[in-house]
Amino acid sequence: MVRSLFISIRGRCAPYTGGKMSDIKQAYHDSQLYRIRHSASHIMAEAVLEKFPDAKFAIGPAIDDGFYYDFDLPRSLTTEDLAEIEKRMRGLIQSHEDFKRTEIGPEDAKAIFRDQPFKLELIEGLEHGGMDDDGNPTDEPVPMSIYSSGGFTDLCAGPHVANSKEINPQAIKLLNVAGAYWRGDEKRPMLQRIYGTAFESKADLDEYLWKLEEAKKRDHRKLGKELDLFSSNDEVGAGLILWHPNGAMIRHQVERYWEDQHLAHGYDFVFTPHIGKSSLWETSGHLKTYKENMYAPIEIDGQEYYLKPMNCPFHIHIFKSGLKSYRDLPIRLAEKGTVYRYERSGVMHGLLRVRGFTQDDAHHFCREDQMSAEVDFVLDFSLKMLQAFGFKDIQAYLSTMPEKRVGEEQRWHDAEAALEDTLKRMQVPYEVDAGGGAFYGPKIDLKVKDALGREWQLSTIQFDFNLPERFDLSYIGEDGQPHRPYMVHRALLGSMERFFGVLIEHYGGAFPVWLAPVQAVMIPIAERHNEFAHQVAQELKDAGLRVQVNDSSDRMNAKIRDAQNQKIPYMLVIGDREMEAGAVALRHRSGESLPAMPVAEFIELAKTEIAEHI
RNA sequence: GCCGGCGUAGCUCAAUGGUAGAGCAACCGCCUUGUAAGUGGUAGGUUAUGGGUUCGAUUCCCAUCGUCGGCUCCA
Repeated sequence: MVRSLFISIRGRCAPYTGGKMSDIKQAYHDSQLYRIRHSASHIMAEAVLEKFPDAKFAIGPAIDDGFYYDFDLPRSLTTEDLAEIEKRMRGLIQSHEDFKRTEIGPEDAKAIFRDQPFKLELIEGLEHGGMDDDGNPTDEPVPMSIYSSGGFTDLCAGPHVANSKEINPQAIKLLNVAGAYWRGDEKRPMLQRIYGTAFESKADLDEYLWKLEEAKKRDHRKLGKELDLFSSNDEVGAGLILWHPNGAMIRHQVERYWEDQHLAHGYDFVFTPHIGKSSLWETSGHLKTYKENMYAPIEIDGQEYYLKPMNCPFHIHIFKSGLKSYRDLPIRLAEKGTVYRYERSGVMHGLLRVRGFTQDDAHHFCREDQMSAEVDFVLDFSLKMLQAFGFKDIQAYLSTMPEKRVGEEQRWHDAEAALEDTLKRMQVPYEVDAGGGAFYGPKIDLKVKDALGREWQLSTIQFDFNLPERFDLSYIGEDGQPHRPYMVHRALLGSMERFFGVLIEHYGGAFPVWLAPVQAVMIPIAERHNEFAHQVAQELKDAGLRVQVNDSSDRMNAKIRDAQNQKIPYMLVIGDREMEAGAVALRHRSGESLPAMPVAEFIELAKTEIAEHI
């Protein structure tokens, strides 16, 4: 989906970043491409200034895939405006403007930008100190500089190109205009942001635009409609997904695999209700810390019940339901638990962000001496699960102890060490987000790269030091005394909805045979072949395959086209020759076709591909 | 929630201040076919919903709902 292509690196204009960057980000920041984009953003600002002399300028950084600039303008921009601004940018670039850097003091800066309230605010911030990648202030004051090019001067540390002739006018493109809050704060003014991109060559730009087109073709919302996988509906409500038979079949196959794997890996399945009394959510702390995401209570017999936003409190009560011995641990309780969370109306997005979803949830309870092995186990299991769905490129993010937290410090350190040791041992590439953990425990998030190289967060493995305390969990140790267990919350696929959305885009709708809702379609050439086609179909069904017969009066070509559009893996063409030989001619959706083969041989071939998840 | 765009047949899209059309799909025929659309016909719409302006609104205005691009927030 397009959104992920625009994930911004979080650096603002360079002077404000006093913090550390990863090597990749640093390399990008030092590159010519970065200069080109950052300079293109200034050129765009210049074009906007010409068009709107009263424009107020906010910030305009280079980002991963291009650049943007935020403006406060007298009116809303239209797509025509964008085209015009883009055209003007080409002209400005071709006038070969120098980018001149000047270091200045705060007073001069304030004088230059006296009519630019956002710049003045930035200057005041800089007087007190810079800002790191996450926008947190740093102590050291930062030198200020301005860059001038043509008729535009901006408060900026650069770097920029020396002259606009370094920018290829044919390799820039303005993409869209969107609203954005000043400094990302919803309490502050809403500005207009123009997104654009720039590359060194036209070919690079074209490749990028091609990738955007490709992403559009794979958009799970589009494919969901075309392949009749799922829908949502005004009357049902926003963010509530209807799984159609095709989508439900895929989900069923995913769940079957998930269940088999969990049973084989020492999990116990549980089922829990969709609502729980308010006292449950008071004990768990959700009514204190999560209430804005929960739906209004339902009153039953004078008691308030809440729709569950999480499954943990229920699983915890299952753990608590009897005295646990140290011999019982680890306990792994798993459930595909459907939860409901209030999402603000503007944030819903297809299957990726919804209001009702089913997590592939589990909670592990273990002893201190088991913690390391348990973390090893769960990470290994996560990786296997994701790899089974064709995600080979997996990146981990380790989030550690934040300032505001619950739980003993020693427990935090032990848990973080366990998580990090495991990542090292398994040789999973990871980045550390220091202080980025939830208040209740450190965590590992796993992101996968899909077929287009886009990253998606699916798995999360989180320690929880909060709920065991709140619910006073314990087990009886070897010493006969109660001990507090460690608790790990994990979701491997994340949620069935989001996972399905990612899966659709990853495969571009061409699901591997084991997941495809219809695995093979029989294509009789003429009406006299229909009966035999149905016979073969029955044989295939008996062998456990999902098969359809296209016995419509369409011509064979139309039947093939239809099957191709539905991305059905196997097309089995049946004519006189096949009927004679008791065979099927196989055409794969890739376009490859094989000469007629006996039905039994096809079944073997299909079964092999299914078993190997091809 | 906020800023901006959009909402016409199952799908993809036209059109207009004077009550709507195409292609595909559907349905009924004809054709009986060898690897991505054979062919004729029929049917299908309170133009998202509710209000307002107007002699007249699907078109203009307002609200609601949904949706798209972002911001903010997240599985």
